[in-house]
Amino acid sequence: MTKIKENSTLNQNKGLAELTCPVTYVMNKIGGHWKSIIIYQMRTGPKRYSELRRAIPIITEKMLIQSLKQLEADHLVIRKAEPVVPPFVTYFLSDSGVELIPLMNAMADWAVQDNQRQLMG
Amino acid sequence: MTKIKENSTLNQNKGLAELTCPVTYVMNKIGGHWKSIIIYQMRTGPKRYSELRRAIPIITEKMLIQSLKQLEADHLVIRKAEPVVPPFVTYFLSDSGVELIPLMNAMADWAVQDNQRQLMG
DNA sequence: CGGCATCCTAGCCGATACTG
DNA sequence: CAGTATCGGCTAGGATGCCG
Repeated sequence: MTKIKENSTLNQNKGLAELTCPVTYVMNKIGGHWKSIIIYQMRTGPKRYSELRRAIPIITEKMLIQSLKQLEADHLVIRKAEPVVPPFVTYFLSDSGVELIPLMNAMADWAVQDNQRQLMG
Repeated sequence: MTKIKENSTLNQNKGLAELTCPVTYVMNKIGGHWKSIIIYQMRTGPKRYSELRRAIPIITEKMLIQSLKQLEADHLVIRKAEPVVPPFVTYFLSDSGVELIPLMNAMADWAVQDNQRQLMG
């Protein structure tokens, strides 16, 4: 069985746009429905797989692991597995990932302000 | 036309996630493949429809107009149509949209740094 | 010029079952 | 505990053609 699966988002389409638009570059890495949430959850430090599942109850196992793999392939998240029984796996932000935290906070601030605006008409 | 889609529990859960995660709130507004690019292109001022098409050559007409409509519905972009022949339509950022520009710039900065990091290993 | 409607496909995503 | 494998529905999004 050939494993054609490419986890990184970079080799998919829109490579050209990515070169000319840095915002697209970012969106291709954290633009999915789940990846930004996951990064946001890891802002406070390393998290176990089960911790992430509990922190984001509505995500399915498949989407969580898929997103984590993509984030790992894009070098935003690092996976550390201890060879013990039962397995002990933690995920934490890489240097690049950590640099995203201020951005996430800025997004969160904007979200609050935007919500205010909408409520006030 | 049968509309199978009714009120889905899943969609309600997504709404819940939006309330508890401000980052998700943001991603739901600018997280698509195109919307952030469009906003980024409008950072320098109002743009005509045809200008946007030329600025983002790889986007299809459908996606451009669809994204613009969503952005308009989310009050990030304002559409101004002059009732002349031929039509003259401009799009520009709302107050909330303008507040996104610093975020976009921060994303652009991060993209450059992240790219550097990947190249250096 | 600035759209909208339709058809169609790739792949995202959820559900379920199984593994080391 | 931390995953993998597979089926299948849904929808995002491309191609094409038409309209005020």
